Amino acid sequence: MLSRALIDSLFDADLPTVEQLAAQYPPRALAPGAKVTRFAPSPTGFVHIGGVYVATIARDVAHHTGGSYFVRIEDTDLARVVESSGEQFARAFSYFDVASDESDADPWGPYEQSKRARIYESHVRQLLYDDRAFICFATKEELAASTLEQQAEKIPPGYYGRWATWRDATEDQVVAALEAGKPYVVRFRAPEGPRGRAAYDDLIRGRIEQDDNINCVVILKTSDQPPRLPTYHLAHAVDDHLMGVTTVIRGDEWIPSVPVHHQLFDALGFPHVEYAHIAPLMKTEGGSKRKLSKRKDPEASVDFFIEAGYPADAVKYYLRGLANSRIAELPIAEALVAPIHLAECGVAGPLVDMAKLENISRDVIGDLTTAEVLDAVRTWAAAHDPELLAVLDSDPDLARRAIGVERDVPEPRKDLGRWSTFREIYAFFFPALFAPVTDPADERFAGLDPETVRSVATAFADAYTSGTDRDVWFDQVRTVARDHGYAPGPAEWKADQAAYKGQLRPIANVIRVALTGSSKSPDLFEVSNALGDDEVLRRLRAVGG
RNA sequence: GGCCCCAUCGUAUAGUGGCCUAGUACGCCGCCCUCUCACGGCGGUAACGCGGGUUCGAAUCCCGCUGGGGUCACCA
Repeated sequence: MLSRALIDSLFDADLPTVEQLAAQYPPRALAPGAKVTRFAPSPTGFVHIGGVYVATIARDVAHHTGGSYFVRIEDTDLARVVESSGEQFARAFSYFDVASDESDADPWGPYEQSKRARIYESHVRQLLYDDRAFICFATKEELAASTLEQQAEKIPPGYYGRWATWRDATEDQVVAALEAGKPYVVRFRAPEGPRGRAAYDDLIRGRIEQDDNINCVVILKTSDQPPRLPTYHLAHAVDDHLMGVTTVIRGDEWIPSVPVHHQLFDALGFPHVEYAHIAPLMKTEGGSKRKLSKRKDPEASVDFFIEAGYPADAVKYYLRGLANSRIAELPIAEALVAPIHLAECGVAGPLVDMAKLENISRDVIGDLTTAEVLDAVRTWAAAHDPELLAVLDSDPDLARRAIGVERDVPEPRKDLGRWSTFREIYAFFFPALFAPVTDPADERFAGLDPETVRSVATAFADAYTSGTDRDVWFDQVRTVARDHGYAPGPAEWKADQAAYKGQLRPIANVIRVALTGSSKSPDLFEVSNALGDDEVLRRLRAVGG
């Protein structure tokens, strides 16, 4: 056991004591059953969609129990911190509605771990006083050699037993190493003796039993470059206790660390927190499943969803449904506010199903009004397609008419699943984005002879009148068809095929292609009304001459 | 390798010993509607990983196997 003087020489003299800190962070006044949860991302790049998934669950649990939810940035690995993360985080949190309830103005802050360095140091010092931690000068090479030996002996790798070389070092040995200027870390003193078993009750999985921890994990990183920051294990215990977290909701990769965390809480004199370990979002690769990876999978990034323009509600609905399948059966408005119950969370990692998301997204967009869609498209385009925004804003009335086609009706057209597809689906409405079809031999006319194509377009244009009735409008197409020897409708065609040169279909297709540039389009009557007479005629004449 | 978690249609799941000849949603296929494509309606395809138990009875409970995932860092 090291002397108090030696321990004190390692820390700032005016470091607060753990008692002072405890007084500074009083317990929260919580109603019975209220849970305090947090989302603790690492700012090492983009936010992972799995992070948003866990955050959604954490926030919901806090809110529906009348507690509080906060975001704490885990930036203890300075080398890996990506500067732009802050901005990206803010965007993602607000888009997906998982922004923190709390801020540095609240008494439990600060909410960035790099700003809490002294808090951790104070607790490390206390652990050293209590002989629940020790100074370790082992080098990377020595550690690697131990691991090799352990592998050869087929026993668990780690810093324990006879490999815990600094665990029982004398004060003289420590002083000598210190004077030699060797860098050190602080390690937790894990229980010795025969390895026991540890158990706890997970809020999602129930009782989990495993081997207890015997590894003297590092709790404070190397002394060779300030600031001295803690590892996750120590930061978790100190922060979640001091910040009043009741329920830690995190990825299930943490399950094997629970015994260490319990030992740390105990050594620190903190009551345990509840744990809920969430199964990770997966994807398939070559027939097998794996965790969605930040590095390999573009769709792991929340920016992927934002750039593709999936409405936030669609993503939230999908994620909530993944968390609690009961919620997936609910209409969206209810699903967005239905409480997520931890006990109902799945235990196996779900595959993210983009087809399902797309379908949800179509429904969500289908329920939007014309004004809402225009607003959302403009917002998306402002960030991701400035040219589209300019086109929309150059003729707002046209934009409204175009978006309004087959919308604001009981069974709206659901052809829009994400804002990034707006351009290809709606481009033909906008003269700036549309190249009129001029060649009557164009392949889009599906083989109809050019003379007939030209004649149909001209005849239709010559007699064209817009109107307010769909059937009256379409009768103009039937008339042109009949005049050209084609059936005016499927019924006539079926009744007497010999009387006609062909069906109505290719004739209608001439008008459709002329107006929209495609043989697939929304209702032609509505399209022509949105376009306006001048534009309709301009497009017909382009083909008809 | 040690330890942990998991296992129902292609996907997400319902199912907590009889209501299961296994339900729902997405996908896929077909039909209807129809000027095209969608939408919508109707119908269909398709699953309890394997082997042992327990029980009158098992998708449901137990054991083993197999398979998948995770973890054993001064990353979180």
